[in-house]
Amino acid sequence: MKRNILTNHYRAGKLLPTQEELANKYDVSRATINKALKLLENERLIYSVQGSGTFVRQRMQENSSELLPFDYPVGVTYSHRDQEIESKILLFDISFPSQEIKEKLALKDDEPVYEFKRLRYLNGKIHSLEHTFMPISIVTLNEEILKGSVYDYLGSEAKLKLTDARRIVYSSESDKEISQAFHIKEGSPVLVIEQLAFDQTGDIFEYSSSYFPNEKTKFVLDIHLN
Amino acid sequence: MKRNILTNHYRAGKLLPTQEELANKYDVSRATINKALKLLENERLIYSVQGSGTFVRQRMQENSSELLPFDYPVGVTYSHRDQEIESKILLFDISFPSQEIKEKLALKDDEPVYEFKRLRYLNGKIHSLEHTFMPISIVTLNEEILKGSVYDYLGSEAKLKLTDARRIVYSSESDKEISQAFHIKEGSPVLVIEQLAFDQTGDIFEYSSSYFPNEKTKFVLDIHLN
DNA sequence: TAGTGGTCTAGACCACCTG
DNA sequence: AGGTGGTCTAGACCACTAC
Repeated sequence: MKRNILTNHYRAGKLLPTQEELANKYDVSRATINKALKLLENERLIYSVQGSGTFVRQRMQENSSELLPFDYPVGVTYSHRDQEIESKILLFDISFPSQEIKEKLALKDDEPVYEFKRLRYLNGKIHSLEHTFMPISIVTLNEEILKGSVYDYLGSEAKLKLTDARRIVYSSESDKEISQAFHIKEGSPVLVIEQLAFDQTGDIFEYSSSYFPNEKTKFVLDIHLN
Repeated sequence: MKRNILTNHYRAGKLLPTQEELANKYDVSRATINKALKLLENERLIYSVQGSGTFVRQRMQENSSELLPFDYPVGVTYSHRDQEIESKILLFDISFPSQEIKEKLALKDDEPVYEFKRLRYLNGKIHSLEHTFMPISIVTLNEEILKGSVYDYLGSEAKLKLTDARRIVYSSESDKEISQAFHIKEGSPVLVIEQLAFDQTGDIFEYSSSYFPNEKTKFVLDIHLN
């Protein structure tokens, strides 16, 4: 479908031609035009008022490149950009999970889990410290894989795709390990993001906590209500 | 449309009847069924595989009530629940904005703005400190209105509806004012959420910074990729 | 009252998955 | 090869807005 309808001709807060006219112009049915306009509406480029017409919205300012998107897990985002993620592995282990981790991962059986900690570098600079748990039934891991993107590996090897995630964000005091890793004072603020990752069928395959140094890292989210 | 298709009969990771069968059963066209299923898919209740069929997903765990939704501005959410928001007004002023605020609000002319600070209580407990800027052209405010929900007032008086927002979240050290308001030590961590609020036409009508006490407040967001 | 977008129908063709 | 979901068409009716 042509979403170039907009970017081509129309600007400012003006009205668009009626769906009927657009249908004729592009030689498709009105239902198709309607669907295309709905997509543009979801992208917040236009808005429609029943009985009035369809209008072009003010352009929302672009995201600053210093802001990280909150609705994309790290590693998903940055494999698609110029950014480069590297990892230093601080811990790599297999063990039976604690009750807490077992509940987080919604494990039924007494299944061992991978546990690993990675210090992550974005474009050569320290970015975050990540502490991850993953059931061993998902895939076989080794340290070499951890240096790259685990998600990419899961996609290629286990045909597993991250489609959903639940992220919990809060502020906390850095403990000894974190303050040393970030070269900051113990007790100074860090941002924490806990994440549960789900595959297409709705199963949990990962629980992780990521720690970000104070003030250095800001996350942005664009919200659409209704 | 009936989205009860699911909650009624079908459970677990099973297949649903074909769209054809459902169309007959509910006596609607397949296009309508398809649309309804797409809605259910957006709610993450089902997923479809072309050529195979439509499956019921594992049920995602419910949100804990202690977690605040990150994708709903405070005041939008809590007017719709049992929760009660109260405000203590710390500051209410009108002035010409600084260059920074002017840019945030994307003001073209030299228009005065409201500036106010509110200490917000959720169910009687201190919840956050909010610092807000709003152009005076939007609506006429007074302290009485600030005690309630500004968004509700905007909806009823200015026919203005918050449809979009951009939120930026990070961790910071509390300054003197914040630490006193929260009864915490100066310099201890707080969570900061900056918010730009947009109306339907895409115009910015509010810029605010909200501060939340460390560890007490956690925000949750469910992410859907693709 | 006229014109707009919102929605639904009945039918068709295609791409994809499974046997 | 057969069955599935994905998509599009042409037409219709309704709800809402503006005049």
